Amino acid sequence: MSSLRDVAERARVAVSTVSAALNGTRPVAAATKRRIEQAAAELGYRPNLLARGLQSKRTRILALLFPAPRAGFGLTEMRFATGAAEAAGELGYHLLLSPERDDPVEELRHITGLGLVDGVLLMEVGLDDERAEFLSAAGVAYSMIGRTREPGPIDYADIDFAATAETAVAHLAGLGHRKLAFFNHAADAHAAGYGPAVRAGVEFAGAARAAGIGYVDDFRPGSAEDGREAFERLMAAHPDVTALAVMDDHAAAGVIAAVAARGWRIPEDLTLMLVLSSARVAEMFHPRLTTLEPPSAELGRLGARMLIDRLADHDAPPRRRLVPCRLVPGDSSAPPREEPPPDGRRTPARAERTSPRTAGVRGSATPGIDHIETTISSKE
Amino acid sequence: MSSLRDVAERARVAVSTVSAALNGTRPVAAATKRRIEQAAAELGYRPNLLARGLQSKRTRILALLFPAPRAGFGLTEMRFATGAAEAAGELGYHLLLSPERDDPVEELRHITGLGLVDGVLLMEVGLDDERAEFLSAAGVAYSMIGRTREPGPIDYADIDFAATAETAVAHLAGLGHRKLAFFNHAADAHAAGYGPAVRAGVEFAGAARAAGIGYVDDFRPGSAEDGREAFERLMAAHPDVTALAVMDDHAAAGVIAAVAARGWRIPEDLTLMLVLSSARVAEMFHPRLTTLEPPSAELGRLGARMLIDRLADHDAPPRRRLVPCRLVPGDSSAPPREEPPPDGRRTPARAERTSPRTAGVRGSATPGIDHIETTISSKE
DNA sequence: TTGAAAGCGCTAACAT
DNA sequence: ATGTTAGCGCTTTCAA
Repeated sequence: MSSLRDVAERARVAVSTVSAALNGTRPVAAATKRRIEQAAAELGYRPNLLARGLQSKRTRILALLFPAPRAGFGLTEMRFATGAAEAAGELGYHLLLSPERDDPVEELRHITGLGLVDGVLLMEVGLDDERAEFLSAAGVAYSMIGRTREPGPIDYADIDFAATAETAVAHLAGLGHRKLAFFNHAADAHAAGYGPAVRAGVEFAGAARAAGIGYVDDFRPGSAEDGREAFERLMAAHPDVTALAVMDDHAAAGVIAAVAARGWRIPEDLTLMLVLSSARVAEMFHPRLTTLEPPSAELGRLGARMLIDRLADHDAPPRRRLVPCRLVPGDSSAPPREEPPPDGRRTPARAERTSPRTAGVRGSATPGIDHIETTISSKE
Repeated sequence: MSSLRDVAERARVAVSTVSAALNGTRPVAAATKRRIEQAAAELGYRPNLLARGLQSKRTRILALLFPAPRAGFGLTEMRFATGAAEAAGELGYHLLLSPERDDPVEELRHITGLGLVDGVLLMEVGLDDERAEFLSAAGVAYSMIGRTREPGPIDYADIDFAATAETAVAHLAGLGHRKLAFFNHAADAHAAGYGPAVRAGVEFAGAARAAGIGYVDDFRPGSAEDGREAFERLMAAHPDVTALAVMDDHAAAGVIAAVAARGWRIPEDLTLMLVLSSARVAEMFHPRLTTLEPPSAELGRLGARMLIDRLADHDAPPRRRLVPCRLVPGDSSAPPREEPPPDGRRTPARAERTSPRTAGVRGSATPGIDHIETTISSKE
């Protein structure tokens, strides 16, 4: 690989002039500059990032701390990474993929101690996140995809759960549904402090209340089996629920099975929607599910951009970007069934009961009564 | 951040001694060494990777060239990345995620020109891969996840398609199936030179022939709609097919819909298996599909390890590792239906004909070979 | 407008 | 066994 010196010799100038010409650090005579650029091109010169970094204390490398793929990891998480890597690349940065092992903080201490990265991108941020605390304390620049309970001055990009919930509820209310159930993520150790689960829960409840439609959210199935069972219990306790939004892919699969088992059909007897799942996943179901697709790549891009901006200006005001999920209509949304169908009914190839467009909005419904307050209240 | 010099001062020795003591580059008196180590610990000394790299010409950074997420991209591809990053981390290396933009070769030229990485990990390798050609020509160390038609002296880790196909066919034959169909990936531009599609096709055909069972493979559905249609055409042309292996998730979804549409059930009327899809995806179907899960993380790990080994010894013989997919039995495998069921049949809640899980799976697949030990093959 | 020179933090050859 | 010294390729004063 040719170095600055090679270019300097070929262009018959000093290295410092080459550096200046190539970086625009100081004025260089047009003629000289041209000579230098030509020499550089001829030699296929590429600046050595290590040398540059050693000198300038800026490597233009960002670390993406990547959690160990737990169950439930999928496209979404991958797109954070690719989105971030793309945005970084466009801005002349590189992305180091740092898998978290047993001790994330230790990993962080390691990676930041090496002088290798300018900043860190955190994903899968918990409400109380030790990684964020460490980075703040260590004075390392970072940004978050997601956010802690109190982000303070840290830049973050997160899902706009309020707007997302509103979109979802509007979609369902617009179809005429008057009572909605929401299956959140399983309440296991992880989900307890998991922002999306908490915030989605809160916002769905709020949106349902605001829209004046019934709302049930005390189920949190984490698997297909759970989903099946939760659906049965749901229908037993709230037979008037006609629409269901589910956070977990697998739980949704269970619901579909349960629906089929009782001889119901989607969407005629139940409107089912996925929340925070990619359209690609939603397409794998039959019928294709309506989904609220998270803007994963976009969040990744934003996270990287914010971090890079921050590196350029340490004192800029913190940036907080909320991006709503996109509603991707599938074939699982329809007006509510008119009455609770007889249990165990089988409807062999029946004709359309109602044309989705003409079905009117029934006027009954308990206004907001079934709404159940979610435990954690957000104060932001 | 404290530097070598700080440690040297604190331990009252020369920097070179500190370097030697910490790296074991040359003998250092035990007492001195202890002093140095203590000083380093007290200062929380971390070697600066840039300085080290600048000097030693080895950065201990690997680049993973990550293709733009096309349709069909999923967990598998992500696991390559995380597996590679993990293995690299364990060996003291870091993984740079390099998204390919419009021109992969240009991206490669860029990344390798920077002096930032010691080697490159290629994934989604095509039979004729321009990136591999470039790297070979440029003399850059690299390894492949997948392989070109003629890997030459390049290290690679790939799926053992022969063993995988044999496992699949053994599974089906063990259940009693006598005629099998295989839906390969769509024959679009990409798939044409796509190793897995080509090799899986070849090996499934070979395995079926070797097992003496009927085989049909002239369908290549790329979407749910395609899958549905392909299945209809398949049954029209080959009504005696009782088992179907599908490469594409979405096509499988279509098949399931088509099966349901004709009043059939899985697995009673059709054994359906997914090929090269993660168990997580297979679980989202109803019934849970039997799948041949690719050893993605393992391949990523192997790729990284091989590359690192190669960096250590440039002249070691090329390594070629083939890892078979793992058969993950679902609820979609059963003995063949006894006769072509009457068209449009509906079977209301009949008793289990066979218990899907226990039928066949046991006695089918190659005994004891659940996760075949890595094979080394130098042919091709 | 350009050149010379001093490092950034480290490794490694050469002295002692 | 340890210290001295010379760079790795670059950026950045400071002079000219």
